[in-house]
Amino acid sequence: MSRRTGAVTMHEVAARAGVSIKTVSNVLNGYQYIRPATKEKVEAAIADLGYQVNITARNLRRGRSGLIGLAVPELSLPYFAELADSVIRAAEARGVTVLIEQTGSVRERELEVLTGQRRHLTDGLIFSPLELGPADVDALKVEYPMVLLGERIFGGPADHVTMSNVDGARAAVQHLLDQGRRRIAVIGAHEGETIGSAALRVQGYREALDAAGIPFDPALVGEAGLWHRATGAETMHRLLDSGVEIDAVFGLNDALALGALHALHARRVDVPGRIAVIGWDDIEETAYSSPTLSTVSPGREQIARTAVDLLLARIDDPEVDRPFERVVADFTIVGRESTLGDAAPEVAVPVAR
Amino acid sequence: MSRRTGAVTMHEVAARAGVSIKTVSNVLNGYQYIRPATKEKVEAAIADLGYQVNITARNLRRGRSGLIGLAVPELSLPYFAELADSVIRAAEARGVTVLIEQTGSVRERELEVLTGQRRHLTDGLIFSPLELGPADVDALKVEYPMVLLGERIFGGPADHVTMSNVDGARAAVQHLLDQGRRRIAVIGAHEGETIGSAALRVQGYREALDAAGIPFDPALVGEAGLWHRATGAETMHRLLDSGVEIDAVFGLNDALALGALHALHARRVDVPGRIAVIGWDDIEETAYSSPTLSTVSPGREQIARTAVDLLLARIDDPEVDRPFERVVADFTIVGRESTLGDAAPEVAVPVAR
DNA sequence: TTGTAGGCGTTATCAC
DNA sequence: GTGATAACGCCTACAA
Repeated sequence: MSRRTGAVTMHEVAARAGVSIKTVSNVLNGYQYIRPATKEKVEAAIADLGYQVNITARNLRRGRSGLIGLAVPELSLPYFAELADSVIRAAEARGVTVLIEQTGSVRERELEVLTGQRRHLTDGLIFSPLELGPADVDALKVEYPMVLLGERIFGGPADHVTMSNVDGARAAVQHLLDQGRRRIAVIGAHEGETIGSAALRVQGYREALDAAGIPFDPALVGEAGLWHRATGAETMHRLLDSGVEIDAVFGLNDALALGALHALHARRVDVPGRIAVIGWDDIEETAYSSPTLSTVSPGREQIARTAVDLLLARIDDPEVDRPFERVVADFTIVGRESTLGDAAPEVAVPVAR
Repeated sequence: MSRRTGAVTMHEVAARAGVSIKTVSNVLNGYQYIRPATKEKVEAAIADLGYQVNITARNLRRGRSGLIGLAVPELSLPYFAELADSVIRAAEARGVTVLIEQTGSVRERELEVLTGQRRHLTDGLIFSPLELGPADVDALKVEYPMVLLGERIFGGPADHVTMSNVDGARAAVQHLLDQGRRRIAVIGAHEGETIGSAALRVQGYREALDAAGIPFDPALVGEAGLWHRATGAETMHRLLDSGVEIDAVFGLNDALALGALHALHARRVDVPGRIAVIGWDDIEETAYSSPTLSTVSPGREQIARTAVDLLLARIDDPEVDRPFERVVADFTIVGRESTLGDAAPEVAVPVAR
């Protein structure tokens, strides 16, 4: 708040301009009916004194802060860093500021985010949980505007923006099938889970295989709890060590796929010559890896914009109780070297759903 | 602020506990001299009503927000995302919250950050400018606590945490020399600039060559204004096209080096067989690129922690006018495949300054 | 078109 | 130990 001693207040501006404090307030808030002369006097005083409104006082009075929360697992995960970037820009375009909170994918911290003190500081929350699930739906019944991101909770008590998981996965696998691949491994599955991105993308994977008449082989499913590069590499090594025949890999996110690329490179396996690889997220890194990584581009910008719009709609009129919306973002298959080979120009294929 | 109607206030808690509002406040703020029985009554009332303090009101009264600003170019640049992560954690450990602002490396926005409305919302600012320079030193004379990061402004009117640019660069180049490299290109130079990371790191580069008795060859200096992967790749291509003999590349940051790796891969140049590459920043990606990237680890955690500590010291007693401090972070050379070859175990070499 | 009064929810001051 | 009461700086009624 930078309450340096003697920060100028409206009173001083009013005194200097020879008007009342209310008039100053009116000028500041663009009130229509002010005599031009008065307005000028006030503006001159504001300029002279270098006055700036005290936002905290305004917030207290207005019951609004102009701040929205964005809770993500970690900024050091590139997808979330890029998402945060997009959300900040979208929010800025709408005149609000974003307060980022990291949950570290820790259940307790995800719950804390919902009820913590910071909720008093923000007008609403965009929340991307990675641990909460349908069982926590009660914890999500909060009194403030919230938009959920991700695929952990469906039909929850909030607006919800989600990726096109099943369709995107199906398209990704179809892209591999189109290159003649038949032994397609998947990395990042969560055994026993029936919710979340992992389950949905694996479902899309299976649907694509089914449609192609290829039997599902559990030996091709690589579990990986955390979707980091390290786990992607480990899982890739494990699959290769298992001796199962593989001619393609579907990483359920880019970090996993990049980890897999790393492992394949370490073992001198030609990509895509022997094994093709596709990821998910279209983080910037995928355009520069060696080889460049084909991926599913999940509509990050659209997700950010939609989330901000939905949230602000609720903030702007909290009385209306509109039914909760669910928005599914558009996706694109981005074909790069890791599936198309060296000569591959980058091609983005929008896929109709 | 989630001013949902009927949020519980201290008055209600006081009424319920049968005490005065001040007593509730005392309990909340850990005031020592309270009769245990009174304290219990109040705590029970708080629990019953699910009361939470209104931070905005507290902030207004206290003249503090518990928020500090962190202004960086972009979160989509991995180094800054990882830095933000570290700063958020360091701040959390000290009980304060971080408000991130993106300047997009735009001069006007960097100036705006210094004077904008958000400064009323934060108790201080950690600022990493990329465009401002010594000429802007007046704009940096702000009334609130600030810590500068980076190498744009030295001797400015603020505490300053910086990387060990010259020494780190010298060590990086020495690392290449140790591998027998003699034709070392540098990518990311800023022609004509005498301040900033580029100039300092190029200076270290030249010092290392001098010490090794290798003449400086301007043909080996690749200009690149923006330090992104794309510009790194372009510059690498340009250098290769120029026909100059090169057996190693020093990317002034990891993004440039990764872009260079990308270009080298595209042209089927063996790394490090024919050209060794080293970067700067030690972003997570460098441990997973193909080949893995050797780099200078600039002490990100230490930088974040130090910056937060310095800032909070100023915030905690604003009256004291301590001279401005300058802290130079420790660095480490991390040797990976891009300089040491395939068998390379990852080795981190702390370098004494 | 402008001014006055009052309160947003808390904390600080100072009696009691 | 605890309780009135007055700010913190602004905005909304309402009055003028």
